[in-house]
Amino acid sequence: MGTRERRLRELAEREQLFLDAAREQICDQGLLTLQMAKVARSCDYATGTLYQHFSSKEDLLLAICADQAEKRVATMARAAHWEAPSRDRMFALMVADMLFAERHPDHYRLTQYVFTEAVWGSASQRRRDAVIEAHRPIGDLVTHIVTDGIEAGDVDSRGRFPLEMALGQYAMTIGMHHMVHAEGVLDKNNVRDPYRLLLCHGTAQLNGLNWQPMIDPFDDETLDALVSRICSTLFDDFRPAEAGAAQPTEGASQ
Amino acid sequence: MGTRERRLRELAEREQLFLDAAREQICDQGLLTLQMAKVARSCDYATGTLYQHFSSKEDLLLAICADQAEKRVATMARAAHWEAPSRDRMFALMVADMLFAERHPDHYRLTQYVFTEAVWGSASQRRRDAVIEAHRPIGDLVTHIVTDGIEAGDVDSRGRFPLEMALGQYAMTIGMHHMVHAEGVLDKNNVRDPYRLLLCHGTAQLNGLNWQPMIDPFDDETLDALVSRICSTLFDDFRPAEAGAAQPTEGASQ
DNA sequence: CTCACCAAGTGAATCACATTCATAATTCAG
DNA sequence: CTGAATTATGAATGTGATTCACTTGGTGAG
Repeated sequence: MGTRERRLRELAEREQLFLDAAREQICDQGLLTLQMAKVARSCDYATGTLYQHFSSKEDLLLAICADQAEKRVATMARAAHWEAPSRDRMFALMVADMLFAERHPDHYRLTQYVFTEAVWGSASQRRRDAVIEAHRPIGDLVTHIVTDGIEAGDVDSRGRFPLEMALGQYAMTIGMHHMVHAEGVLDKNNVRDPYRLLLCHGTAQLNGLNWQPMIDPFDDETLDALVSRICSTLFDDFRPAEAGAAQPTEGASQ
Repeated sequence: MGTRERRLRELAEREQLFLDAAREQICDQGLLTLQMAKVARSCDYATGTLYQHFSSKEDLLLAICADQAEKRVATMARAAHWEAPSRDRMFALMVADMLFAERHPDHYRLTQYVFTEAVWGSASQRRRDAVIEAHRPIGDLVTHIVTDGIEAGDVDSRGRFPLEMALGQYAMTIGMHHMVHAEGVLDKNNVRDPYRLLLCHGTAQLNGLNWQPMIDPFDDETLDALVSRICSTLFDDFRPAEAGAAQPTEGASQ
């Protein structure tokens, strides 16, 4: 009978309902005030029902993170599948992540929180695996670009695994997100426009890896033009980047 | 009278007592199980007394972070004050941070947690400022190295502020720490030896900034030798780096 | 169609802690 | 030495996560 299947589908639907409700509550009122009972109530379910899906509050947070990872992956996939030289695609990866971060600041804050020992450690193993699994495609995309680059002769991995070639850029991106979200830290050090700096230093890093063709990391005009091209080609449907990032000079913005 | 002064000193001492007790409890049993009452009790004070120093649990966490920052700064200062070319000192900065992270894994996990919206946001403004203030010297050290490098003609900042020149490397370091501490993430992606990769990519990044003299980021032997030299010159008193990092080949290790 | 049964849902009760505050102890100027 | 002022105390309070004894509604054998 399809009874079991229907039930399974209904369960999945309800789980999504909970996830969306919780995310909305976080967006509206912040992580601080997220309450399990409120989430359940806002979906017209009892608290206990919520706990049939998520073993704890932390478990729910990881689940939201895994759920959202799909969208993040989709954004980065555009960059990875772009018909362009490998080096431009690596650059586009950074732009994609920046745009995603701007569109979904809450996702970033949540991710940061979720990977914290205190939160990560109090979620179920199943959920942890799900989060890692949900992020795996990012690694696959990157591996793909690097492999293409090697085949095309754009870069020589000198014995490193493809993913290892990209880890520096990825670490830099993560680190910059964290600094941007650490309220006050950059301001008090007179650092402006951190995401523009990310592009600058990311470019330098690719140059240092001898990834062809080289770009002058200090040449703002060229970088801006590249960002512009990427935005209009791949992210036409995104809101124009406002604060912080390099501004596209084309029609889309302002 | 010195009465007021004595009282102030006693207050400071007690605060330190609380900080040390709390840190020890975190080291032993993890952030998860830190309880305010236990901290107070372990110092033979009542709960309320603890609250005279820290406005909340989060406030206490920030305070620990600020307190430890001093040691971290001291470690990085060795690198910054090294009698060596600016480029080597930048590199040494990464090594210093890696060593410190290895020696104090708890400090890193705590820092990561503390800069999270949920925690940062529920500490007092005073405490937040203290944390930022405690970290300021890092910025100063970096600024110093970059300025020296520019004066010596090792690097051209091309109009960027000194700190901005180093932000890429700093972001990369932070990001790598976070990945290392995100249990399971690197393993499941077959990434080994993340800190060695940090040195590789950091070197590439400095090359890309055209910071002289260049080093081949893929030349493990040269990097190892440099790490060795740094460890024996500056960090002779540190335990030899075990897992993950590039291993010194000289006498000190093993 | 009825009824015993059981998986799923419920939300009030429980529990764990952070935080507060009325009271007790201590300090200190005079 | 005394009483006002300051500080310490820890039991009481408050909040919110988590549990679990009790419903409920659907299912299928008779």
